[in-house]
Amino acid sequence: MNPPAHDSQPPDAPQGLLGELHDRGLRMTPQRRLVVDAVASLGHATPEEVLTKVREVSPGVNLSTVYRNLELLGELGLLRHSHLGHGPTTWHVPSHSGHIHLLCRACGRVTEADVALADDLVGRLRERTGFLSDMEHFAVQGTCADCAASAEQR
Amino acid sequence: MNPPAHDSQPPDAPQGLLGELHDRGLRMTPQRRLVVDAVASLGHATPEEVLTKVREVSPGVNLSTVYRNLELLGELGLLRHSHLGHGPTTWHVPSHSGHIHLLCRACGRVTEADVALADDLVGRLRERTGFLSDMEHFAVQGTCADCAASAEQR
DNA sequence: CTTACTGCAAATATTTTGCATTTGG
DNA sequence: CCAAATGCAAAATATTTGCAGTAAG
Repeated sequence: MNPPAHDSQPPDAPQGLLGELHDRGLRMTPQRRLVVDAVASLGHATPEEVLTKVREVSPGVNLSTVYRNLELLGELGLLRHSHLGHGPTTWHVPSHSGHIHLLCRACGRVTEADVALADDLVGRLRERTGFLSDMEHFAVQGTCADCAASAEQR
Repeated sequence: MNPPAHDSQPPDAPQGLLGELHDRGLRMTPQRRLVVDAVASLGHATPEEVLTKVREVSPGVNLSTVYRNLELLGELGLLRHSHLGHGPTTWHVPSHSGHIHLLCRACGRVTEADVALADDLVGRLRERTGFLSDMEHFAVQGTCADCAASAEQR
């Protein structure tokens, strides 16, 4: 009778972390906590950036540990990741969600837009194909206002 | 009031290929033509798949040549690519466009939906942020109808 | 104690680059 | 001719995996 728990999390659940881990026979290690904290404080972060942050506190931590923890925490729904382009995956906490990423193909900058702007698309996709969309996972590519302006006067 | 001429190509332009190349002092090599042909016949193809197809005709062709040609033909607008998930980039001819890719996070399958379903989103993004979206470049992640159904009965 | 977890090194996957040689126009 | 393009090998980038030792509960 537990809710499917896959579209809205409590905005903040510090003890949910241990609960989720315990339920699966997993452990709370210093490295695991540091990875969560790093992602939470960085907002969006690549594995490499997470490692750098983690090593400020604990220099011995290995990159593969970061990858393994990001992966695992992602499976547990405690972290999420997005693909913002050619570069590496970026990770964030679910509470940092709520926006689509807009990647400009010209200048490469990533901006954010309210995910509610996609409600129409998400609704149509669900109606027509039954597909339940997560608009936050992939960026939308295009041309930002600035780059469109400079392209126009060419 | 002229359309910026960067969103719709003539559906098929075989001599446009040579024209585009000549205009930039570029050449039509056998490899280059084979890459275009391979992408056209494969629909969606990764660089590796393109290489395989190309080597059916010309076994000596190198993977880096494929990459270089995909990149260049992409810049010329003669090919397009999409990012469909963790795997490699996939390439297609512009005439094969017109759809959003829907990537199921559960089963990994990619389905297609009419890009017009995103007109509302594209319009809102343009109005609010000036961002000109290309919905075809990145997939939309989510859960397909089949996987949503099996998840529900868990 | 048990086994999940870690660090380390090596492997894998994808893409890019330097350079000597070939070739299209 | 000669700059564009290719093939080859090596590097760069992003991620995964095997394994022996460490540590959480």
